[in-house]
Amino acid sequence: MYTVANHAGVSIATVSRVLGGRGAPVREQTVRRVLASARAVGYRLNGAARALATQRHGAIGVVFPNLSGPYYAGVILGLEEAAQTLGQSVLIAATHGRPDAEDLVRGLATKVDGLVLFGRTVPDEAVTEFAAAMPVVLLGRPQVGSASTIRAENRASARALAGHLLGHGHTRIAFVGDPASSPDAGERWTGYQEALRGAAMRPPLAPETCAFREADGYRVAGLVLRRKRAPTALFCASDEIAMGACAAADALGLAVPQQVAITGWDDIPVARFVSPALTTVRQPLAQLGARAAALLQVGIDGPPGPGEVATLPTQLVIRASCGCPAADQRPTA
Amino acid sequence: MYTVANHAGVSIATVSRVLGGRGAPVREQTVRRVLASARAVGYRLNGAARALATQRHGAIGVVFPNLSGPYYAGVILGLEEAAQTLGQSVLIAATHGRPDAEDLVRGLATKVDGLVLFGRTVPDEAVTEFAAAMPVVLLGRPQVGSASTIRAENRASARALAGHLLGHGHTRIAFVGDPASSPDAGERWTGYQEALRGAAMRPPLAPETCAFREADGYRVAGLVLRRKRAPTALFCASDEIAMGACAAADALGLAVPQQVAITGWDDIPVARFVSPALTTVRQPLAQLGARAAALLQVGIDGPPGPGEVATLPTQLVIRASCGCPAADQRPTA
DNA sequence: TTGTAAGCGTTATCAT
DNA sequence: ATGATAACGCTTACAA
Repeated sequence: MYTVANHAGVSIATVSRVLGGRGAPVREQTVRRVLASARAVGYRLNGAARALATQRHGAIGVVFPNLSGPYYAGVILGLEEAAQTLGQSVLIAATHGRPDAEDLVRGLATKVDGLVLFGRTVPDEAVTEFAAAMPVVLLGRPQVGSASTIRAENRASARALAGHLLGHGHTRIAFVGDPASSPDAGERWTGYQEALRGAAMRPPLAPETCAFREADGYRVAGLVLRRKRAPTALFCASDEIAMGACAAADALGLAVPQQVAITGWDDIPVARFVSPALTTVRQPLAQLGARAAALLQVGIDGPPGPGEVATLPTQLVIRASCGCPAADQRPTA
Repeated sequence: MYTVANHAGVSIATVSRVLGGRGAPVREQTVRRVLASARAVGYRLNGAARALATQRHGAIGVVFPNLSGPYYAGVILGLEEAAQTLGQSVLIAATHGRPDAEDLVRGLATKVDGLVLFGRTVPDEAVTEFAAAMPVVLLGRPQVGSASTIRAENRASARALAGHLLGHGHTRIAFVGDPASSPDAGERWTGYQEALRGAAMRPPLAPETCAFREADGYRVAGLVLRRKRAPTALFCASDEIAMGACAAADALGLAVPQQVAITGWDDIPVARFVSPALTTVRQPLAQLGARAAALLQVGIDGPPGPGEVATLPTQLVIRASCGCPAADQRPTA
């Protein structure tokens, strides 16, 4: 910066004012001179020094289990875009389910002004610890202490979706997924049970436990569909499970939806292009991320607040895999 | 830090040594005392101050167009994991095809020690500019100046895949994709043409231009398949295009692969679970990212070098959509 | 093994 | 509108 100042014949204060774009106004002629000098000497501001002086990293951190599947990528993309307009950079960290995730986040925390923590990444105690030090927003996870929480609605949609299946006349509907793996999945399981009970049916005592990947959906659905009194409908906790389940039905020679109805969750991009097109529930992924960024920003700018809880609505997407007539919903233009 | 030092009855130098984990060794008893004090006063290092003092941000930046589809997410995940083991944080920035991407990257550059730039994000001049200031690794993009480049092999695989289609007896094979959209796509188009010429056929003068999304694949394939002498095989530049194309064939009542063979590229997770299972080419996504991180690290640690070019091999994945017997390649366990 | 003190490159306050 | 200069919180010779 001194170099630029010399080159332009001004003080570093002035250089800072024009390059940093703040502080007292600078004469336009001077601005041009400084800009020219900066370019001439190939100068660029140092973010670290800047952060130290301003007491602001100008960055937020987001911690997620991994990036497989469209869910995290979608949310993070929305988060990144919102952060960008707020002038924040975003640092990412995947825990990969490691037990030392806490340390990872602790390290991250030294470089950011706020943290977005997805469910299933760090234990509650850790959340409390971080929330004490900086604004924290939780994503898809019950509120902890003073941290804010953003979630997508699950229970009512699950109830509606299971109700829809009931409306098709199914009496043996299995839930394929792992309610214990995340609060979101847990609520889908709850909503599903409520729908069955609402129809005076006894929901199964336990779900057909299944991780959120195609291969697991294929395996578990294969097992379930081979049983004596196999279910006639599969309520899958994610589109990926559902895709695997469809493949399993196919392999067993069962027609979907005529012999087995299958529904998913998420509305991944391919969902409408497979055959039969998948009935599912769409989550507002990008919005989830954008809200998280916005909420974090108020925590960063403002005083430490109480912590909000926001629940974003989801949308039932009825296509063909549930048994509805296959109105072609694919874009024709 | 002074607070901790007081609390522990030592100097800030000692605190730095134990908390920073470097410099001269510290007596174990002292270490414990400092650690305890730090916890007691709820102290955490300040990354900005640290970066300023060490002249190292301990972070790398990655710039990509967006996060839709599995490609970027896969590469970035591999990148992040490798960076983590190298002790680097990763900052992400999506350009969303904006023209002011350069400024975005310029801002990012003030906070990182190195940059990973995906193809189609910033112009060559900008790459040169950044490469002059810090290590830069290009991903899926021809080499520019002193920047290193990592790519996945495209041409030979495309030749092999098109050759495979030829082997099935197809004589009218269309290329669906946009060679101009990325160097990768361009090479696939080249390899495809080479294969046709190698079989003494005249490749079409132009590809069936199509963006990399299901909806576009659906639209373009629908148009192509409706033509008089419609192709009997579709060589799609991505799995997403292929999925859309399959749906289009389906909508037209054409059986895949009996009436139209369709191949993709990428081997996205659902590719093996759709019906028919997609014949495609698998790219080593995570490895691309990991290599980028590693290459960047040598640039950061070492002296400014000449810039390497690494091409990672891809793998032909023959399944059913090309017309091969549908050996069930789904996991059964 | 530990302490002292000089930076690291900005921003921001206070003069001018 | 611009200039001097004191922080900002840490690391790291150099001393002890």
